[in-house]
Amino acid sequence: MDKKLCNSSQDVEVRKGPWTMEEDLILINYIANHGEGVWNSLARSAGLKRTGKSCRLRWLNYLRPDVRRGNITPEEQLLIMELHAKWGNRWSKIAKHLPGRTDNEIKNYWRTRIQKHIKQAENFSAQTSSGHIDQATTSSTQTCNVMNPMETYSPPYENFQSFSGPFPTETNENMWSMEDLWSMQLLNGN
DNA sequence: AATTGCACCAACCGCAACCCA
DNA sequence: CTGGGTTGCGGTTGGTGCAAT
Repeated sequence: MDKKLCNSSQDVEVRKGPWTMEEDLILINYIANHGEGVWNSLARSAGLKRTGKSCRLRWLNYLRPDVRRGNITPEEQLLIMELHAKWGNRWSKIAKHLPGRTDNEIKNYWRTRIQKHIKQAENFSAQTSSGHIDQATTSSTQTCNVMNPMETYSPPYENFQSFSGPFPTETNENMWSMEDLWSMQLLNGN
């Protein structure tokens, strides 16, 4: 998992892959004390063997206290579809209209849930196509185009209800609740 | 019970835009 | 104006868990 990137000047070790609990705590602590600042120097000053880029991503997508995870509501889903119809794959722009949601989460959600069903609907309309307008294939400029596939699709909200974020398990050391992390951070006296 | 295939998500990568000396 | 460093974005990939067989 660890990699060494040969750096002619310093030969700095750079960690990649999943973040450990210790790393998360270090990052949370450091930002709580010093604020966000310049990510590359933040990573160095905090003693993290990560790139600034990696720290930024981890913070924005996972550690930030206001980040909401899982439980995409039907309203949010509708909004995502509307905004995607308007703007296309401008995930960060879309994310700005969904408080607490990250572009990464919305992008993943779109690709794994919505896009899949649009494709299915395309295939369906292709098979039965004789008289059908291929709405889903026309460029997404109208909300209703994207809505159609969903009429035959009941989203797995039930699944979401049982998922409310990463919880600690014996099998995955990378899974713990943000409440755990933040309370640990508080216990550290900061 | 074991194996396989699929769905999901976290994190990486490359590139473009931005900032500043 | 320019070049180097940083940030932000979108696409992609690898690992994991779960359902189906």
